[in-house]
Amino acid sequence: MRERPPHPVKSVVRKTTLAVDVVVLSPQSESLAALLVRTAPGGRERWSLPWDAPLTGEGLEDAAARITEGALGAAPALLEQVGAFADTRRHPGDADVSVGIVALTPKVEAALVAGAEWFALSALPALSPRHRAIVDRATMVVRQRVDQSPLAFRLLPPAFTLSDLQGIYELLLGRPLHKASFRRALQASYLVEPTDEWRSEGRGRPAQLFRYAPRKRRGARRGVRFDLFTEG
Amino acid sequence: MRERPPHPVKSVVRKTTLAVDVVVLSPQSESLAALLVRTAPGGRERWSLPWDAPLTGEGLEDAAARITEGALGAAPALLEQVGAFADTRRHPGDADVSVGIVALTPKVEAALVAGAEWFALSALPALSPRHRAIVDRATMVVRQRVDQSPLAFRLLPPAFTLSDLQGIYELLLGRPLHKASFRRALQASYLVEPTDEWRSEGRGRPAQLFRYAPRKRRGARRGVRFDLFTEG
DNA sequence: TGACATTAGTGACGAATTGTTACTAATTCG
DNA sequence: CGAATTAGTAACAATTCGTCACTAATGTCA
Repeated sequence: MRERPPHPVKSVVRKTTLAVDVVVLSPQSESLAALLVRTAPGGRERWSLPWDAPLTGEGLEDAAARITEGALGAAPALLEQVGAFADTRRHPGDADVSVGIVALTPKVEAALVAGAEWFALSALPALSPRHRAIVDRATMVVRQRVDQSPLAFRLLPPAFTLSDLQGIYELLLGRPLHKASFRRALQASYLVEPTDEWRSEGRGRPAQLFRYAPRKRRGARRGVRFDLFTEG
Repeated sequence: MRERPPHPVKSVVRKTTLAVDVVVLSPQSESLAALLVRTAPGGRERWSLPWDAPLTGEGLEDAAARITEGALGAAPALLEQVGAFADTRRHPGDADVSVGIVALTPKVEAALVAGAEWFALSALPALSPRHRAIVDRATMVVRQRVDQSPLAFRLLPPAFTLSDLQGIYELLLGRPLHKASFRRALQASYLVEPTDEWRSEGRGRPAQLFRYAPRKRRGARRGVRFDLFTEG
């Protein structure tokens, strides 16, 4: 016994099993979809989030990137932690601790890895209780951080129309936005810049393509918002 | 070998050591302070965050509450996860994985547990690299969530003056706020209600005491904010 | 006792932002 | 060609926000 700190008692540390559970989200035909993988026949549920234990020396986000690639066949555009879960809710691999990570990717055309499938968030199949909690938390976190993090842009390809972008925001916020207001606010934010390409989507006027190119805004700090906990 | 799922390979799961590291924050003479505990003589640093491994069957937040009580001598007013850390930065107990949790508490008059002391965030002593990262993340998270979570109210006693509240917001946001605007926005938010008590702080006009009592606001949803990543 | 410093709290006005309507522009479809 | 459809914008009304200037209630100190 080499040390005896007054408070943290090292000897209490037990070994636990750790899992990284990834909620891969992508816009899929007018709604958000999560990527699930088929489980082995023996399990209680037929589907689960893609997950794995981190490899030796592998960071949590690195593990999440690897896991995402294993199910999606491509690297995600953005990864963000949504929380650690260590309660008694059952994990498909019986991990003691789960780190939930949300991965965002634009609509993917390429074929998925075998055994993986997209499910609309509103129509998920049965999942283990732990995975269900992680999905719920992930969607909450994503909704909460839309206006503080470039989440919306990671659900779109590098070049997109302003209508595409507005559609993503409406998807994430769950309510319609006014076109003129949306564009004015976006203009003022210096987050996008026009390219010289245009996209013609069949009928209607062609739309100009923009790219995400945030420029530093002059430090015009506003007052407090008190946007808090309205839904309590 | 009972099962062979296509993707999550159960056999990969290794055992890891898990720590819950708590950043206890409180307003202390015009700035935010964190609670540190003295480490054993053998360690590389003299101070560390209060931490411990969760007990068997104990949730992460429960562990954080217990750890906080062990250093502060009282229960925290609010706990919030700030992230999981599994990189190679050194932890004082050499835990493989840390779950960082921020605990908020009003200014405490009662004596701390022996070996614990408050340090202003701007004047922290040397900490292990892992703990340093957790503190940094905790302050970032707190600043980021002030206007989405009743954080500010958990740094104040149940009854407080509006000037007290404004002071906390200024502490958390790191900039001065205009009195009239602050009060108008607060009024509109239906977050506080007046009590019939008044506090005389020595000089100046006595201030009315308020309590945190959020009422549901009529669903007046606003447009998008694009308050994103200005500081990038 | 009476001026003055100090903190609390509010009314009001101009500036800025936001919500909305209504328009113009460019394309496909029949 | 005209109708339908989608993109993009000008302009005005309504609301919100930043600020100034004030009133109110206390303690301090000559």
